[in-house]
Amino acid sequence: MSVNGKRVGRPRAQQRPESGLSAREELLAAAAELFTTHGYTATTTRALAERAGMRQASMYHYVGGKEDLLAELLEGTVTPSLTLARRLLADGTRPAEARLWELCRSDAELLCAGPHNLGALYLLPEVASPRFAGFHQARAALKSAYTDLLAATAPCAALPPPALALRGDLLFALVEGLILVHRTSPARPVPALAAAAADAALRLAGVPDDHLPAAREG
Amino acid sequence: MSVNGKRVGRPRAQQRPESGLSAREELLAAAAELFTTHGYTATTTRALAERAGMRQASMYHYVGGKEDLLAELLEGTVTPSLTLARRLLADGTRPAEARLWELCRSDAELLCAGPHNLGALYLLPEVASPRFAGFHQARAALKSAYTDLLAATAPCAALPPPALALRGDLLFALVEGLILVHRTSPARPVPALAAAAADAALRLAGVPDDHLPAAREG
DNA sequence: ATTATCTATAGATCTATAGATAATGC
DNA sequence: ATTATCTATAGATCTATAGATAATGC
Repeated sequence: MSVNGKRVGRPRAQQRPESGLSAREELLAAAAELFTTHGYTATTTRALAERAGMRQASMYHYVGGKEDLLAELLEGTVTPSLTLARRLLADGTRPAEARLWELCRSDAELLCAGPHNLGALYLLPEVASPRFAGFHQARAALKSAYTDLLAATAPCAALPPPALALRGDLLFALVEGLILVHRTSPARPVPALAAAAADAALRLAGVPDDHLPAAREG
Repeated sequence: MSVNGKRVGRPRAQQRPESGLSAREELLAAAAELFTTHGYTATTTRALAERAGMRQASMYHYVGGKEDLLAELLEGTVTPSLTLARRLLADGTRPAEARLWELCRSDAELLCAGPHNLGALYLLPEVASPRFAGFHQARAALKSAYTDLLAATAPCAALPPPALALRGDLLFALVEGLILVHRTSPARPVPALAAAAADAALRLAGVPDDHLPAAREG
């Protein structure tokens, strides 16, 4: 753990990368890249380890296997938005429309911003396994926070619960659907996409155009 | 090819399934199921062949490998919508709003209806390969048809081209995002989801609530 | 003779463990 | 002594091909 070269343990066969990350973080970064570009199943432990600068077997010193890495990456795509959503829900001082707009913008940015399209991992069949319950819980909680915020919004206040849940799902579909669109056209600047998505989310919610809380697309 | 049992060739080791499908169609059905439930890479040629009622090696009599099957499945999720979109674009007798609503509804239904969530295959990293150019072209053409229809709509008529393209992308995100939402809550009836998605799409486009062309969610 | 299937297998992986090794720390 | 790494490998795959076989068709 020493900073300048004085490391315990047998030296690596190849030069340690200069990233300054810990070995585990290097593995996570490698997983983010390889899982999204080559696929989860297609990524071998060898590829992962070697991208992180160590030999295949050394990886097992840090993680139990590929699944550990996937679980950690997935949770990282939801947890920040969930924290924000809870903070916004508790903040009674601003109109619900403005808070929903901010959540959508921020979540869209989180999903599209990283160097890799981690949202694409949501659709891995492996993710259905109970092994990833933590991720599923967090994602469900986020969707429910979206719906709560939506319910506090003027045009949705009168909706019966099933219609509200449906509209919450559609809102969620719009935001998560950005993953697919952004993967197809990654050139579009993410901040503009995220802001436009938040505008679109409010229109979807039924907020009239002239009540949108922030700058318009253009 | 004979109907009642008089088949050329060595008989199968296991009973041929009663589906009435051709061997190639059986393989496609098996691929749809296994690719979506177990994952593309994780699906072995053995699993595919055996699900289709033949031995592993026999599969190569019908397809070159897993990729052939994936390409065919992917194109099947776009082609019908593209055909519909072109027909709707050419139909000048109905208002653009109604035509856009119909396209969204029908596309949503196509993406969510089948017994398997084929849309989930869109995010496979393998799909980025030029091998699947046919699929990508069809999907791009579909997105562009969406945008053309959107442009014919009253609230979008005045949008400058970049804003229009952005809004088209967001519309597409909403429809494709249903894949993720539907996978999480498959219990919701697809026709209701599809109709509500089409309503939401028009709100997203900027069409005021009282101009929506069809029955409302509820 | 033609066809659809089968069995068998070579060659190429890939994962996870066992055990050795080369540093630092005391 | 402890630690982080390495090398080596057993065991378990998986793909694609070669060649045999058991039907029908003529």
